Amino acid sequence: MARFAAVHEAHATLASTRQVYPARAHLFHQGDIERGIHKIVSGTVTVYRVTADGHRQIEAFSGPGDYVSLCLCTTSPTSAEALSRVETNYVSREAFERRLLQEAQFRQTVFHEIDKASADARRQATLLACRCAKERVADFVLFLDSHFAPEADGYTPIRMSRCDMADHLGLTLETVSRMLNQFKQDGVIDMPRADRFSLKNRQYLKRLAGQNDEADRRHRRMAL
Amino acid sequence: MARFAAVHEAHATLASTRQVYPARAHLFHQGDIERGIHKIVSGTVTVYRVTADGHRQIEAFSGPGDYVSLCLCTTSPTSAEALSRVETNYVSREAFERRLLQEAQFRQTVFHEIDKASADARRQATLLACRCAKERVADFVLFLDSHFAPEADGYTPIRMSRCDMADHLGLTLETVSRMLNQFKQDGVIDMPRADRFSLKNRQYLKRLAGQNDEADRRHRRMAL
DNA sequence: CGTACTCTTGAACAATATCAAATAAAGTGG
DNA sequence: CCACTTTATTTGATATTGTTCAAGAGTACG
Repeated sequence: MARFAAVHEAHATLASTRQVYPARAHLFHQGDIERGIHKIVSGTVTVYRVTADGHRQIEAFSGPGDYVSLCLCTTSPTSAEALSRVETNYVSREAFERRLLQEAQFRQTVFHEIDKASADARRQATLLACRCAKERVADFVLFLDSHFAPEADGYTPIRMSRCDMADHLGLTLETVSRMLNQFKQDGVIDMPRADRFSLKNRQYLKRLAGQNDEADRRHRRMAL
Repeated sequence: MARFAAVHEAHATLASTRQVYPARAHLFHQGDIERGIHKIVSGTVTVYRVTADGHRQIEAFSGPGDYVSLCLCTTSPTSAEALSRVETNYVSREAFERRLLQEAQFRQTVFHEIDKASADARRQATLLACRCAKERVADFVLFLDSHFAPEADGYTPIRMSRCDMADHLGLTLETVSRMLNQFKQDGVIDMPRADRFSLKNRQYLKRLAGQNDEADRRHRRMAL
């Protein structure tokens, strides 16, 4: 299996460096100590953990603008793997801590990012606790549609495998495949190939996923 | 249904006031705006949300020392209900925000608390995604054992109903009951009554819950 | 005591996992 | 560019787990 080296373009005067990873490369591994912080510039990253009994739980598919597995513990609770070519802005742990102490504006941003990550995790827990397979996949299709731009052919690309989706949704890859093809049969999505789709009936999926239109209002967040 | 009024013991010079709630009273409701922050002094609180389709998801059973549903959004994403008589230290939203801006020490504490809440939520998501009913209940029994002190009779009290446990673990109350009684049959727990138990074989439950002994090391957290 | 809960237990049912095979797509080396 | 190999996806048949429905047993409370 080939090994990849990240390309470092260090700017002597800047705390953050640009890093580039090819598809399938790891940004870091579960258990890494004193790792720094990545903010994605381009590409998609899977953030996952492997449990004691060998199950893989994908916590997030992160994209441009997202911090990867942002948390305060210095030992990484997760691994992060590039799904495609990925560029990140990387800050060493040391520089990150220094900035947190010194810059109020940065501190506020990180504060809110961690709060958002927390809200996402709670949302995911609710999804896993309360919703059936069809509803989970519906929710995920809506996520794909809203987070990935359509390509030239008009179809939204599906960059992760059925297994990746399954490990994120707490299902098996067969069940994910069945639900997607059921949506296809029912004309809810157009999926000419397994790796691309286009939404035909958003309303139907939103109803399944339990997203009401009125539940879309914004919440004020604290000024800090 | 009776309504309860919280007892306010305001100290004019202090930002925080002591509040007392009887069992079954709500500290606040999902959707409340500009609500303040509670830190539990004594008693147990269930933090839950109700989804659009009416499912109740219990996010946490919080006890002394815990902040109740600490997050930065001012509209409460959850409701909080007292399981027993509960005392809290309450700070208004306004005072909370002021303290956050002014006191570095307090800010750090809150920062870490939110980070911890985030880690808990991710842990819960992993539990729901990867573990079967028996393993989830095993994990919960260990939680009960470690968070609630035994009473005079030597048994650890179970303060929540089977339904509460079910809504926390993503199961039905019947399944929870079956698993608990299976543990009882197998001599893993001693449960003379439905509302108290004592652990007989911790090792067995730890193995089920996927808790290795070596996974117990502490992680360094950032100084901030 | 009797009424109302909550908990337990059983049986039938439904959803999803598991196992296995067939198909499709994507690399690989000539 | 084409056969060949490998990997991912789809689909079907069966097994398992947990839910649902229903009834009975404790327990609490007036």
